[in-house]
Amino acid sequence: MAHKRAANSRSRPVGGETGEAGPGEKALDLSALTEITGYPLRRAQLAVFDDFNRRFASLGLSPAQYSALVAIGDNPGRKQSEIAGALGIQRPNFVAMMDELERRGLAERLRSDADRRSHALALTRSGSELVARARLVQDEQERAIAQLLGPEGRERLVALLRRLAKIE
Amino acid sequence: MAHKRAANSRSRPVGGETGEAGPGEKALDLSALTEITGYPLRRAQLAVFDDFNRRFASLGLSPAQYSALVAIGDNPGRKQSEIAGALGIQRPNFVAMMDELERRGLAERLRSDADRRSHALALTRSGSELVARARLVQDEQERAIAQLLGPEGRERLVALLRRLAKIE
DNA sequence: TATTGTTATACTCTATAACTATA
DNA sequence: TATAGTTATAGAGTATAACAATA
Repeated sequence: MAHKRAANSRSRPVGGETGEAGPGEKALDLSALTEITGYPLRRAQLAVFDDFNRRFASLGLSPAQYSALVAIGDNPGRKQSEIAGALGIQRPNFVAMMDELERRGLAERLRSDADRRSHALALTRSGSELVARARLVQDEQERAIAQLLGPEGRERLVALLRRLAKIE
Repeated sequence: MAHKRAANSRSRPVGGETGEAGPGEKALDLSALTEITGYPLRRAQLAVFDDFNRRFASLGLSPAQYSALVAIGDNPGRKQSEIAGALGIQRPNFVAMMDELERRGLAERLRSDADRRSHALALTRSGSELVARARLVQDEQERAIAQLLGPEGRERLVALLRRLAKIE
């Protein structure tokens, strides 16, 4: 006995091929999701981060670690809570991040004389060298994205995303 | 996804935390991050999902639940593993999702006679009604995004994200 | 043997309360 | 009292192995 529910007949454009349909399987209609912003935004973010993780596997850096090292390197002497806040990371969650970066000798917490409660963050020489190499790997990802979207497509995307995220 | 933003279910324009410190604090230089794709992509995704959670709090739907209900509604009778696969959700992780949707009377698992191993998924009447209302709420978010980016900006963004996610 | 749904599990990310030491 | 860093903890989200029922 077939179980045919009355198909949802909501008007939608044709050609909504989506989802990873296996071989021999008909693709599902996900057009109602792929046409809204949130769904492709999430899928694209996961795809870009997966690609990032593959590229950075040999450097042993996650996206969060890369962003922390770059933020510290470009803003040395800032308080731990300032770096965390700028990156949108809760202060408690940034503690383990700094523990790990410090354990690997990439960043350090310097006790401030002015305010002995706070930690001024900085990269070690080793950390600076790793970030320099990491930026080159990151440049490769940007070139790959520019190849996929076109250089102006990539720039337009970044500009639109910044507006949406209200950063910068 | 945790959304414990109690006592605040009013809808607001899309946008997240900027990472800028409080008054009297100099802004950090995050230009090396905001100019690459991955960082604003992640921040924008979080901002849009936060906005989604505020808008959908009264309907009690997370982004993942909304996408599952829409996928089932537009593809009734498909196997549980097909819906999960199309959404990029691991099959084991989709079990709890279906348990919850079934518990709330929004979707149901129908035993297939052709292959008694599989579950054919469908929305209940209640689920269809909720999805219909949810689509209207989602339309409001899209209008808010179109207001922020311009209608053609929003459409361009979605097209670029789909290319990047390699969906469709 | 292979597949579907499931259970169990582990690991990450995130959010909150509360502690300590300083201010 | 307030702030910076920390600890502890709880909740999602996600990934993998393995099992029972079925093909």
